[in-house]
Amino acid sequence: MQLATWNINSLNVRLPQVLDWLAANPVDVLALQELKLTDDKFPVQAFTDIGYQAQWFGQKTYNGVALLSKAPATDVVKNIPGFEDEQSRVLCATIDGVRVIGAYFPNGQEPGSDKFAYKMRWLEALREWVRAEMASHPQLVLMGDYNITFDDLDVWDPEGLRETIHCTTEERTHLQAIVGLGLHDAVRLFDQPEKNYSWWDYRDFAFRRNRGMRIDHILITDALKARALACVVDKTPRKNERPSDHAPVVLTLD
DNA sequence: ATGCCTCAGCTCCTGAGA
Repeated sequence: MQLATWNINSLNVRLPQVLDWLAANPVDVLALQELKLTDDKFPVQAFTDIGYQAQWFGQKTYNGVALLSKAPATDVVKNIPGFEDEQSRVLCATIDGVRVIGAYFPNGQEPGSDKFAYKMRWLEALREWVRAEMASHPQLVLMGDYNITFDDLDVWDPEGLRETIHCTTEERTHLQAIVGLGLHDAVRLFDQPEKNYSWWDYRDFAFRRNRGMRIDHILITDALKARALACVVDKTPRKNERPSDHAPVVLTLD
């Protein structure tokens, strides 16, 4: 079984690339973030045509998440139960016996801003909900665009970017608290290339210079760690014409 | 360097992303 996450920065623009990528990488589950379209505009037929079922939770202009899967998705949850939120950021379902949570974590913009405070509230609510989900679903994966780096290894310029957004102690403490529920950073379970990032700024030839950050993550429970065979960042789509600024991350289970 | 791209939209600029 393979599961993947990819922030595609507009499904309208990137649909052909998603279809191409699925043709080359026929994963069992693909979580998408930043659809940037309303539910009525979701191209369900395009996915049905290539053998994928879809769950989606869109929003005008910003955010929006989807779960594509070969097998049916059941017990679907949208956003964090009990957490009032105008923004479409979370989609959860059970697929092939695995509880899958796809999430687009808030960006946070800048420490001290209202958006940063929202990010902190959102992280706390997510953690408590994931704790409850883990209690009833030993096989659980939490994957998506976290908008947080774990540590300096995830950052191309750790000194220059110290305590800036995605790299603050406060964000990393929240991320560690989520890990502390009993989850594992799947990428770090396996040998990786040096400077292994999942996002590169569109500006200043950042991808070519590999000036990036690893902010897209797949966290898995003990039961899934026992099944994990590989976890890689696929930089191939970042080389496309008009790419997303993010690359997919792919987890292989037995 | 409040810069550099890219995308959506009350679209020929602005807000937001990261």
